[in-house]
Amino acid sequence: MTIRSSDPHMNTQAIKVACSNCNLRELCMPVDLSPADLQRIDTLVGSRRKVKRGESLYQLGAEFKSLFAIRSGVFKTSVTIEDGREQVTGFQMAGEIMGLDGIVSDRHTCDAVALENAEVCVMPFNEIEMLSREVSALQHHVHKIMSREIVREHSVMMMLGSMRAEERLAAFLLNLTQRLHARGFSRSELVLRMTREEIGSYLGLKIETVSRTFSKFVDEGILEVKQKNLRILKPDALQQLVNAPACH
Amino acid sequence: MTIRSSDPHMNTQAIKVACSNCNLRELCMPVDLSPADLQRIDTLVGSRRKVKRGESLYQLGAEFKSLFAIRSGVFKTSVTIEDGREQVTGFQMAGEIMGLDGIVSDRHTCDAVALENAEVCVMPFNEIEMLSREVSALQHHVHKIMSREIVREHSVMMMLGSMRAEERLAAFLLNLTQRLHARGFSRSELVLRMTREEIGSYLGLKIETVSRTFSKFVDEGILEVKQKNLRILKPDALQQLVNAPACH
DNA sequence: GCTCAGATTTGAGCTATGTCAAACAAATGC
DNA sequence: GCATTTGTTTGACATAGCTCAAATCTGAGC
Repeated sequence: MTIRSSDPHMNTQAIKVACSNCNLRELCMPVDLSPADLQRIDTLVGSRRKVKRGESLYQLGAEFKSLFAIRSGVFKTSVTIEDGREQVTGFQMAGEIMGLDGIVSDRHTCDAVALENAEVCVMPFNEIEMLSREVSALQHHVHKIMSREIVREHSVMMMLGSMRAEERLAAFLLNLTQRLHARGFSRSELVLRMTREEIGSYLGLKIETVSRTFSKFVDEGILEVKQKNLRILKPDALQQLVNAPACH
Repeated sequence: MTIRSSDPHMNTQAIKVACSNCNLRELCMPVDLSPADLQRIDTLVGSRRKVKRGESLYQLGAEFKSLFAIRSGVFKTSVTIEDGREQVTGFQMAGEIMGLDGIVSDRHTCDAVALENAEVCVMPFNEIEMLSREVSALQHHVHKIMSREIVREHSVMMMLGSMRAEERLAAFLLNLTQRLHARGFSRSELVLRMTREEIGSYLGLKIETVSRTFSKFVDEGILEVKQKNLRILKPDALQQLVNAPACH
C-alpha cells in the first residue's frame, strides 16, 4: 500500500507503509496474527510523519485524532502547570505507542517533543477502534498497551514518592538499558538523548543533583560518563541500589 | 437478572444486579446508550462482591479476570518493592473502575485494599471485550477510562515530582472534594477514609510532614481538622497554593 | 579558528523535609 | 470500665537535596 500525503506541510511522506514488513512489528503490534488479520492491520497506518529534533509531535490542547507508533527517534512527554513548572512524564523510544493521553477528552493533555529527529506511524484512532471490533487480537493489544502504560506510571510514582536520588537515577538507567537491550543495543553502553535537566524533571530532582549523582557513580566506578555517552561498569551495583534501600 | 453466586465463600451475593437501574451508572458506564445496548451491558455485571474494611479486593500477583466497579466504599491501591516500601498509587471511590493494572500481564500488579466496608460490581474482562466488540459506545468508554487513569497518573507525577509538601496536600484535598462533590457530597466537608500514613505514602511525604502540614493549614484558618473530619474554610487558599508556587 | 549560547559540573551554604522520641488521643478488645 | 493497640501530633535535631554562583565544557554558526 502506497500512500501519498495530501498535505506535504504535514511532514508526512509517500512511502510503502506496512506493519507486515516492519521490523518493529513485534514491539507495537500483536504477535500471533493470521495473515489475513495482519493484512487488515496494515491499513491502520495511514501515513508516517517525521518530527525534527525539538519539534512537537503534539501539544497540550491539540485535537486528538491518532495514536503514534515510533519508528525511530526518542521522545519526551511532559505536563505543565500555570506557573511554568514542567514535569517530564516519560521518555519513549522505537516501537512504543504515544498519544494515549488524548483519548479521554479528545484533546491531548501533554506535550510530546522529539529529542532527536524521529519518525512515527500515524494510526487514526477511529480506525483502530473500528478494526479492533473485528480483530480481537488487536482489541486486546490496545488494552494491553494502555494497561502497560498504567503499570509503568505506577513504577514512576514509586520512584518519585519513595526513592532517594541515587535510587531514582539507578532505576532510570536500568530501565533505559533494559529497553535499549530489547531493541538490540548494548546492555552496558548507551547514549542519552535527553539533557540532565530533562532527566531531573522526570526524576523529580534538580539538574545539579542529577549531575552530582552521576559524578558519584563515576567516583564509585559504577559508571563511565563522557557527555551523553554512558558506559555501565557495574550493573549489579545499580540493581542493588534499586532493590536495597539506603541503610535505614 | 438475578444471579446467585455458586460459591458463597467468594463473598458474592444473590442480588438483582442491573446497571440500568443503578444510580452510579453515569459514573461507570457510557451515557447515551440505546435501551437495547443498555440491556446488553446489564449482563456484564455477573455478580457483586463485598469487601470488608482492611481486606483486599485483589493482590499483587493474583490472576486477573475481572474489572471492578465500585458500588460503595473507598479503596486504596499500592505497589511495593522488595524491602517493603509501599507507594500508594491512588484512592478510588464509588463509580470508579479498578483492576486495569492487571490487563497487560493477566496478573494484578498492585494491591487493592478497602479502607471501609465496600461493595463492587464484578465485570469479567473477557465479557467486556466480547461485548465491546459489538457495542462501540462501550468500547470507547473502556478506552476513555484507561486514558483517564493515564492522565490522572500524570498529575500525580506532577505532584510528586514538582510540588512542595503544602502544594501536594492542597492538591490532594481539592481533588478529593471535587470527586466527592461530583457524587453529591459537600464541597467543604469531608471524612478522610485513609490514615495520615496512607496520605503520606500517596503524596511522597512522611506522616509527620502530613500532620504538620495539616496543622499549618489549621493555623492559617484554611482548614478545620477534627480527626478524620475536615472542613475546608478557604478553598481559594488551597487553590492558590496549587496554582502559584512558593515564592521560594 | 573564534565566538557565543547552551549544557554541565562543582562548591558553599541553606532549607524543606526526614528522623527520632515522647506525649497524647482514639479505637478495640476484654 | 480498663488495658492495649493504633494512629496522631509536636518538638528537637539531622540531612538530602535545593539554591545561588562561578567555572568549564561543547557544539553551532560564522
